[in-house]
Amino acid sequence: MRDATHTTIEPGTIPLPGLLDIAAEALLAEFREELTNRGYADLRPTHGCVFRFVREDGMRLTDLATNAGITKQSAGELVDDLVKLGYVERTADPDDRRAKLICLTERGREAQRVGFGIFTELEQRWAAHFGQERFDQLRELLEQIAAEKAPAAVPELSHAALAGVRGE
Amino acid sequence: MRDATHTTIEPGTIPLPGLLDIAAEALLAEFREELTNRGYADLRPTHGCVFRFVREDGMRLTDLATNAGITKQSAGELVDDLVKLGYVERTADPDDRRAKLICLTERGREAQRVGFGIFTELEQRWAAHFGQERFDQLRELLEQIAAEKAPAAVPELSHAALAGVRGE
DNA sequence: CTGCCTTGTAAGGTGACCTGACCAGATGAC
DNA sequence: GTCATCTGGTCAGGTCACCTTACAAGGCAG
Repeated sequence: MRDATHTTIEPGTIPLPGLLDIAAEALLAEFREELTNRGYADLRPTHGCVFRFVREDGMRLTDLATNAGITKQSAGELVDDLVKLGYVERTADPDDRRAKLICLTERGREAQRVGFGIFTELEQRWAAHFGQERFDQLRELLEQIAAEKAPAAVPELSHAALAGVRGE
Repeated sequence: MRDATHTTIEPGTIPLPGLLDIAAEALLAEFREELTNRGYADLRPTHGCVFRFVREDGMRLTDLATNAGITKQSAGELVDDLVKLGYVERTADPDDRRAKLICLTERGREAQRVGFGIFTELEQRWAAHFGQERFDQLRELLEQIAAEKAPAAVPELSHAALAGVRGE
């Protein structure tokens, strides 16, 4: 079927970035379908980065942006959206009158729980379908790749960075 | 380290779509760097879908768009770009005076060879770095996922579709 | 208290798509 | 043959998820 002796990708082989994209998109599509089914059709994929990074005790826009790896203007727009939709609110920061703390509302916390729950379920479903061991190996390898190639995106390291190192 | 008994993703775990994106982006960044080093800095990532799908004997815009999974307007814009940059040309289709055949120029064919070559090299490099067997398993699983979740994107199947089935 | 550094916002731009409307040429029905 | 319909490609304009530049309001160190 496939001839591994060629020095070039044969026509018909999808380049790896393409395969990764396809898998990511498929997973995201299933995620969004579930999210819609559970009554959160108004959330767009990009809103995820707020839910993923916002802390329980509130968070400044600048920190959110740094964590998510986007500009504060972009983060601000996402937060505006989520405020309109009732998922987060901006409260005054007691320590700094320029700043506002971004906090999840009750509905926001619910959405966060549901969202993380869906990811967990989906991974379990895919693992059962494609083979638990193969799937675990996939995640493990991807985590290693992420740690080596994009350390800023890996929470453990980026929290360390926030705690003073900020190397870069 | 990681407690698999939780029913929810623990904070600190990157959802799988995110991990897939990180890997895809890292790979693409290395690809683009190599491409730039070899004198093709004027090619943008989206131009890739033309190089990936265009056939040796020329291809109609509509077919290109169908294969790439985008609208003919978008495909047309990419082709316009590549014509300006000297990688492809539009020639008259002898069988249909409405249609034009999109063909690679000599430089276009060179870029295509170089591009596929870089993907091959990169995969070999990553395989050597992360472990040949693990890497092969990664590709294998991703190919299975692609075949099941996005059959239209898999060349073998989509060529069959072009050859008459066009189911959908 | 003055000059600089942050926090957040406003305005406008870009890339990579999309939809709707359309024309020119092909094709099938009559 | 010719007329309606289908198809290949283009034009205009919209959207989404970002971006950069510029700036006001508030903090902070000398």
